[in-house]
Formats: sequence, C-alpha cells, structure tokens
Amino acid sequence: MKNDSLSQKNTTRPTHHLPHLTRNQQAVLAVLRQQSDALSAQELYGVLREQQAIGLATVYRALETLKLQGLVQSRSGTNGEALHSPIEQDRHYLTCLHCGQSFLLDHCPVHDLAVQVHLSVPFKIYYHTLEFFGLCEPCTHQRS
Amino acid sequence: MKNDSLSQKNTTRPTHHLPHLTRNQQAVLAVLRQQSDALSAQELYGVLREQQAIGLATVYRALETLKLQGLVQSRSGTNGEALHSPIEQDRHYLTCLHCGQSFLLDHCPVHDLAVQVHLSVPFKIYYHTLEFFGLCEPCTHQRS
DNA sequence: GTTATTGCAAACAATTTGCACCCAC
DNA sequence: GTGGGTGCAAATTGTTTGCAATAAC
Repeated sequence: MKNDSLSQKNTTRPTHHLPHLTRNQQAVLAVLRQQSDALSAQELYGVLREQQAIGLATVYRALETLKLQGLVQSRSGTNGEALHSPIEQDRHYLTCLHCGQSFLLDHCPVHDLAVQVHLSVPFKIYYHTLEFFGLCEPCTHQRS
Repeated sequence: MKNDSLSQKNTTRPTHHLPHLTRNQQAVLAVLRQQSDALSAQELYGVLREQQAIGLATVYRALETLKLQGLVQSRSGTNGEALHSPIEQDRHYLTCLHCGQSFLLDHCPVHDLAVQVHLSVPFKIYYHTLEFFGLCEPCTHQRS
C-alpha cells in the first residue's frame, strides 16, 4: 500500500505528534496493554465486543493507525495471522519450527546494544521485532 | 559487503536428518538462494514456472517443508504476504511504517553479540529474524 | 456544517486442502 | 506395489474496501 499523496498537503501542522486516538483506537490499545500475550486481530475483536459495540474492520483500521503511531507492533504467527502487542513490551520469542509453540525470551539482546544499527540511510527507529526459530527440547527428540 | 567466514555464525544448521529434498523443493530453495531479495510465494511461483512445470500449492508445501528443515525463513511484508529467503542470508531490514518501503541493514547486530540468549527453556536455535520499524527520512517530514 | 470515523457486508488475496494421478524406491 | 509428492481447483480465512450512517469538532 504505497502512499503517493505527495501532492496532498495538510493545512494543520502536526509539529509535535500528539497521538490523538479515537475512543475505539484507545480501546484497542488498552486491551492489548492489559493482555499478557500478543493477540490476533480476531481475538482482539472478540475481547472488545464483550466490552462495547465495535466492528471488525474498525479493529483492523485501529491497529493500522496504532502501528503508524509506533504504539503497536505485530509479528506473524505460525498459522499466518498477525499477532499484535503494545511496543512498550520489548518481548521476543523462541518459536519451535516443529510444534509451533512459542517461548518468551526473558531478556532482549537487541535492547542492550544501544542500537548500533549501521544504516545506509537515515531512519528513525520506533521499535524492532526479534524472533528466534529452532527446535524446543521435546521436539529435538521426537522428530518426525 | 564483505565475507566474514572467520567469525562463527550464531545460527546453527540443523544437524539432525538429512534434508532429503525433492526436486521441486530443491528448485524452490535454489531460486531463493539466487535471488538477492526475499520473495513472496507467488513471486517464487512466477519465477519457477518459467523454468519448469510446477503448481502453486507445491510451492507453498515446499516452503513449509524447507522452513521445517530450518533452510528457509519468512518475514511478513507490509501488505500481508509472507516473504521468504534462505536462512544463510543473515539479512534484516528497516521498514518504514508510513510508506512501507524496506531498507536492507548492512550488518546484523544480533550476529555480533555472541548471542547469549538467556533461556528459561532448552532450545536449539536455527536462525533468527530481526526487523526494525520506524520512519524513513522522507516520511519523517511529510507526516500525516 | 464540515470532516473523519464506524459498521456492515461484499470483495480480495494469500494460503490451505481434497482428491486423483504419478513418480520414486 | 506402496507411500509420498504433485497439480489442479475449490474451499478457507485473514484482511481490505465501498459506502451510507454516525460521531467528532
């Protein structure tokens, strides 16, 4: 989804980004923050509609907005769907290629290294994703 | 880019079973290896069918097998489709949240760090994914 | 009043699956 | 001959989009 709106100009100047989240967007963010684990959009939708009336499309659109604001990050689960979590959780996982189970890393290696990212281009980093793949203990043995 | 074959990679190759790849699986892997960039399954399919007769489903199935073997890794592109690349390419990207463009990192930070991943569980790591998200230079200015 | 957001449902697109055929061993 | 791999097409499913109603400012 490329953005070719170069000709479009905003009359209002957003010199400092104030998120300005709508109620629904805030609700989405709130649910993500109170969850201990990453949620798929559909799961999120399920939780939200217990609290209020909301449409699935709105959830997706809210997630898109939140990602653009750098407030939410996503990783893709083994089954193809995207899993979303608030970025302040610098969480990373080890995922087993065999059984698909994920194990939470108790420490983020990248966080340490003061982000010495050598860039060929200027870039403002909001957050990062990091995931390790391999085999968990049980699966190393009973390999099909 | 330089070849640092002296330093040991933190990524472990699968030591169990021989790959035993079928012709098609090998073809898929070969194409991925000769590509400079990650490919979606559909792109892969397009390239492959120029060389030989193959079905789309086979491409997907081959990718699944190769991932299970620890030979191929996938990241999800901004538009939702999965992008696949051979794991020996320790490539990582910066992706702009605004325009969706990806920039190749010229160096893997995780690769350096002797990867003392403190695990709460025993786990055999094959490879990792790492991706940074934020705003590219142009998009930092024309922020919506 | 003007503009952005929402909800619904239809539309999309990537991926998966059922099943018959075929190849490798 | 048996079992797995393959291809095709249909079926699934996560996600996006068009548009009218609605809420925000």
